[in-house]
Amino acid sequence: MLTRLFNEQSLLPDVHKFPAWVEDSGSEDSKTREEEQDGCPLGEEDLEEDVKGDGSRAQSDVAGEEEEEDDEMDDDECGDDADGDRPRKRGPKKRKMTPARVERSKMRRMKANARERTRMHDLNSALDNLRKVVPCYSKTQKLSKIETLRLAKNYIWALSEILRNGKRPDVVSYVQTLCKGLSQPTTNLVAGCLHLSSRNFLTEPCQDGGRFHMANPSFSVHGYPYPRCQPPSGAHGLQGHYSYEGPYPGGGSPDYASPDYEGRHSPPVCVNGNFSLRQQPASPDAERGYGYSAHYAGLSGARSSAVHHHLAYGATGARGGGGGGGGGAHSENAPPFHDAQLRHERAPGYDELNAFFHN
DNA sequence: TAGGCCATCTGGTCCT
DNA sequence: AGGACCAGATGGCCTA
Repeated sequence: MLTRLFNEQSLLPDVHKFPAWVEDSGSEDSKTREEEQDGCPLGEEDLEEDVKGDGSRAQSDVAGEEEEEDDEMDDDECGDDADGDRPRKRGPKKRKMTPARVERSKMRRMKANARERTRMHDLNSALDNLRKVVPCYSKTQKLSKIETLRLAKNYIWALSEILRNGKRPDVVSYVQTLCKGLSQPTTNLVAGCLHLSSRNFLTEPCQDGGRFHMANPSFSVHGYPYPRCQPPSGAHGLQGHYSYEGPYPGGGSPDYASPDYEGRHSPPVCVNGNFSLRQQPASPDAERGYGYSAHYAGLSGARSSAVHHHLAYGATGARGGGGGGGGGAHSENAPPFHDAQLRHERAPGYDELNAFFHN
């Protein structure tokens, strides 16, 4: 049924082949049209309308009855509807589309387009900022928009649960929470970031009353996995052991006080037994790939196996802090989401969470 | 090559 | 009237 509907829709006229100011889609849509779609178009746009538009409009124009604009328009709006008993449309009379009006209409449309572009760019900038504060940020393998939102939602939920329960969940349940509803590729990505095979939490029915058992008893959870890492190459594979005993970037580590630490974009729940707090640019490629403040020295290539787990909250970049948003290769046009914000204007619960992981 | 993702254009609607 | 927001349509790019 739906397929049929879609198929039928695909047969509809391609309204986008014509600029907005020359098109007049079906009669149903015309009820609130602005004056540029009035019933007495002039100039070349009229020809376009005739070419594309509904038959009644074309007939009306061809008949050369444009001057009786209002009456004609009302009739036209009825389209093929044969009943002429419909009450006339009220409201301001529609005016002719003089060339000047057409020009104005074009300008309005262009301005609206520009605004819409800006709006979408801002939205994308916000999404980029969101990507940086959810687990598994990778500049080279960006999460899609929808996956970013899903992961963010899961992440918020997971953190809320931590705060609510006041105890540290196991890694697998954390990952399971993070990956709820995510696509398989994103799940693999998250798993890779956590050095955890997606199989461990996707295929094992380890849920028990809302809690998850450790899928792998060899986990050593001394911290909490907050990944800010590039998924290791072959991330889908499960590496031998999982020791989440890494330092907690949220505080305490002397490295964070060092000038090299440029701040992070991510929340503090970061654990990884292997990562380094100091920036360790592993290769020029990696440098290129992460050309802004908080990033991973992790590698994108297969050669990264030895170092791909290393987190680097280092200062690459010259864009200290400000790079949150538009650092390096990024061309975000919105004001950057400053690291300072993340460091000093932490979300509610940050300190509790921080203290929690340091107890 | 199909499908996913994305940017852009566009018209409609609501609000100020 | 104009701007913000939204959703549909479309075409380009990328990847499996």
